[in-house]
Amino acid sequence: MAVIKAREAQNLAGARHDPVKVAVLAKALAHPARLGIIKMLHERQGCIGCDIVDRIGLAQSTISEHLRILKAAGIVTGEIEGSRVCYALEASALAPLRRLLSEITTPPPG
Amino acid sequence: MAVIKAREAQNLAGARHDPVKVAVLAKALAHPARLGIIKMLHERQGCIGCDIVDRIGLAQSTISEHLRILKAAGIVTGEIEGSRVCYALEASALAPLRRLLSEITTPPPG
DNA sequence: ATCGTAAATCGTCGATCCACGATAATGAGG
DNA sequence: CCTCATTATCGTGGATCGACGATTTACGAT
Repeated sequence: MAVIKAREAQNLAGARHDPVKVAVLAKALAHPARLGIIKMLHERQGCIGCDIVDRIGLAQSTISEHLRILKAAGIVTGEIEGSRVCYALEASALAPLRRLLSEITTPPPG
Repeated sequence: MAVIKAREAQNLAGARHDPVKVAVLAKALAHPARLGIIKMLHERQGCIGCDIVDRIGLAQSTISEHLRILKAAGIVTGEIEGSRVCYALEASALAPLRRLLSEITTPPPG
């Protein structure tokens, strides 16, 4: 009774996968430009902002906004390097979404 | 010249992962209510619409709209059963998103 | 035919998104 | 100091989203 498995503890904690958190992650991926940024950050694993602007082909302010969304979701980090910022992918942030996907791919636990 | 490998054909077709398709899938997941529907369809693997309305607690028209979005993304199917519709999860539709996620989790290819 | 239930669609409202240009803010370098 | 380059923020316009109630459509049952 006192012994609770980690899985169950997570259930009791409220949400096995917090739907809001997963939704935020999914929404961050829900735009082609942001997927392009992610892909770019995956290839070269650190990236100056203005290079992203050049590559994606949207206005600087638009890219900045997309980067803000990705950073807010934790998917991208930005480290200041002098007057520029080096953006990098934080793939581990996607774990909740990945967990959800593998769960609903797996047959139901009954 | 005439012989094209599947991988290359995919590349030529537009994108290794079509960003628009992945974005559509991600957007379909980008709402807590839709995640709730998906979770419900995963547990019981076939589900009448009005049960979903009861469970999620939004208006019938709202649930209908969420179901429409999920169906449009191919994540959910709806089979007519008399005057009701049995909704089911089509987990395989999420493959492109799952591919993207496993790719950007993996270290870059080079 | 009539009633009741289930589902989809319509119209509307406010909120959010997406893109842009313009304008700060910050730092490097002359 | 001033200038240039890089990034963030502001303001705006148009599109889309999310929720709802009302209505419509379709089917089963009485």
